[in-house]
Amino acid sequence: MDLPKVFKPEEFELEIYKQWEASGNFSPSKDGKGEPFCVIMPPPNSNGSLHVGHAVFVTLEDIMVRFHRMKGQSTLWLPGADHAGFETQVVYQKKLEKEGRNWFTIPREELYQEIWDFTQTNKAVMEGQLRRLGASCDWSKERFALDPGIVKIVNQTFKKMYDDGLAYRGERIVNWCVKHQTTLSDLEVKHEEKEDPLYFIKYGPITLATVRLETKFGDTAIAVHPDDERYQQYIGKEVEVDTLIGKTKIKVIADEAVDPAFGTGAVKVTPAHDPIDYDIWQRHKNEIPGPMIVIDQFGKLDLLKHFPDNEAAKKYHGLKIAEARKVIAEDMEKAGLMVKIDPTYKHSVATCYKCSNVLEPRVLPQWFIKMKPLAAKAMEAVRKGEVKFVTERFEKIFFHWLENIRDWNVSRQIVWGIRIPVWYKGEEIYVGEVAPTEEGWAQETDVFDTWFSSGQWPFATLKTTGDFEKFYPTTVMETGWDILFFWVARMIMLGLYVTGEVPFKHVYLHGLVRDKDRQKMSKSKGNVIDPLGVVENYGADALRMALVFGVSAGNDIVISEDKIRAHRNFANKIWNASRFVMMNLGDNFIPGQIDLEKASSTDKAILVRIEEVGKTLTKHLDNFDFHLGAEEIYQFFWHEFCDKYLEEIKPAFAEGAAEKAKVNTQQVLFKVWLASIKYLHPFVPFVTEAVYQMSPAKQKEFLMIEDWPQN
RNA sequence: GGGCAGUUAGCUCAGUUGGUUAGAGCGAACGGUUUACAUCCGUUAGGUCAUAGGUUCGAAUCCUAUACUGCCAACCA
Repeated sequence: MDLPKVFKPEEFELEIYKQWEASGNFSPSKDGKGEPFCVIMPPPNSNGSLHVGHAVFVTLEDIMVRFHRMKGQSTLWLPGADHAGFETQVVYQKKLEKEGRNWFTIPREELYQEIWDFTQTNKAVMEGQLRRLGASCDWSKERFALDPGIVKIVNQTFKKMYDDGLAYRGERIVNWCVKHQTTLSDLEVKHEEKEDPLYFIKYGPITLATVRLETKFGDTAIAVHPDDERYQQYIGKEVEVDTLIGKTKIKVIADEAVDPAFGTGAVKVTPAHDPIDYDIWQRHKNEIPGPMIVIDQFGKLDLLKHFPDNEAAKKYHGLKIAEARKVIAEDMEKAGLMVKIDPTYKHSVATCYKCSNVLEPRVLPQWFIKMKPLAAKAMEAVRKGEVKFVTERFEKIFFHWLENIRDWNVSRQIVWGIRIPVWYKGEEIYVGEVAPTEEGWAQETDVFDTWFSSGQWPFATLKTTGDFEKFYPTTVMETGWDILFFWVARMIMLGLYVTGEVPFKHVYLHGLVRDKDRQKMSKSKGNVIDPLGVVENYGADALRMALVFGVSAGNDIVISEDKIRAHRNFANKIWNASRFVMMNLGDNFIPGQIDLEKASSTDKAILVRIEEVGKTLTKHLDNFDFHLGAEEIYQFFWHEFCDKYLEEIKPAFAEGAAEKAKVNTQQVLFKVWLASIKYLHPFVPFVTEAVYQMSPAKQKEFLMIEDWPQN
């Protein structure tokens, strides 16, 4: 036996993975013991390469999958990639900007094709990276979110929802990102605390406070609280207002939503450009005019449509919001309409979660999904225990969100995605899987929110691979808690709606990866750990072990180079201990019976311990306590098996030791060693497979398909 | 105003139905060239488990309050 003293991952990992994959053992076995086990991989976005967060899910899911596969269950881990509509659009838009090209001037089909190629390139890179991390998923069943089969199912679902009255087209005030030229769902809005001047301005006899001076031309009312004594005389009446572009009459209405304690207790109502004002108008439709759009999709004042012959309006027309606000403030000051300015007013502002620009609310026709009925079913399923969360506290968060859910805007004014399967002809609407055959129908140009299709991912993928009957509902959904609402909740709702069953029985949520100073990783901070770089330097096993060790479900994952190094050392320990074992077994060793009566007390003790450890480890893995399992086998292997047992049996292998006792100890040594590397395999698959392959007594083609020692 | 967590050794974190001297990794100190491994081995130091009450024979673990930290969700102009 001539093995190097140090384990060199790079010499083994690639080759071992190739052999595993070629062997076909990543595919589920035809006949399995017990329940089938299925994990649908959270499909990574095909717009970049893998980051350390992806390594977390690979590690956790691969541990589960390898464990259940070794237990003999028919096991499917289905990989995939997401088109990631808006996210990819943002990435690609940046790329185009760098190249000096303009997104909005490229024809739709051309752009789509370009992004398609872009995502396919990324997807191929990611597949290689997933392999590098050791993911034992079934590549033959990989799916992409825009595969025709998936798109067909997504469209069918939408049609069903339309027919059931759950999908509807509505004109509403929605979140509009001026930079990205699309609407966003409420979940994609980030509220940021900002400091802006609060202007106290005169509207005829009434003084009111506002931040958004520039929307004043779209005001259709003034609102006060019904009980506010200061304004009783005006309620229901019109007041004359100097608007800077003329004098006009505007009605004063009473609405409970107005807080008399804020500002002057009076607000201007601009239904077209403020969600609260929009709601106020909804309640007073008969009294006041509706939305009057004075800001266009690019965030510029658009006045000439409403005030075509107004010379004063020309001054403001076309100004951007920030500039308009400044100019209007100055002019109001000059006109004596400005009472005072509070320059340090703090309030929270809705911004785009990608570009942080302030969102401009707009009134647009969009497709919405009615959420209340879907949410009710999802909550019921969770209450009945059909879906269980690890850890349980996420259930509370889940309920809290679903109880307050509002309808979901699924329309996006972008190119990259599944085009909403709706056709219009005049006033008529057609919803279907494919275009109507007659002439004259034009398809909706909007595409679905990505999460509308990824929300169907578990059943959509399994239906297209033909595994639905066997593997749905799937066993576990493992993903980050940050997408609990975006994805997990939607999968439960849509899965229940379409299939009548929950998409998965367990939800395991992992946390965010942070650096050793607890900082969130970001490119700008320069503290990003590149998983592939770590794999190059320390091996995939070291990274995997570092990502589970001491990490409990739902909590953030702290990782540092020190920690990775420590587990690289552990992999090396496994390597060296195995070298030692093989050296002492010799090339001609044949596994055989252990004579328990003649066994030494040391041998007996270690046999008892490996059984206990196996039991505990199995229990932990069944309970999704991966960190406890990892620690159990780590401690046993390093500090009991290596530090103590191997040292204690050295005399038995010394020259002149009794041959019979030695033979018996060899059997014990082999048994305990083999059980250990089986137990370690889900965590550190490469080094354990490497030493198994070198073992003189390997009984199966691979360690990955060995039997989990049952107790 | 709301909801959910966290507060344990110098640092980062485990600790699953409450039970003997509270653990790990890294770091620190000291000592080891015995042929598996210096990516190693042995020994040691270090914590009133945020604070104050309560339940209990017994609490890091359950309850209440307080403080600090973090996160989520939010229609306050």
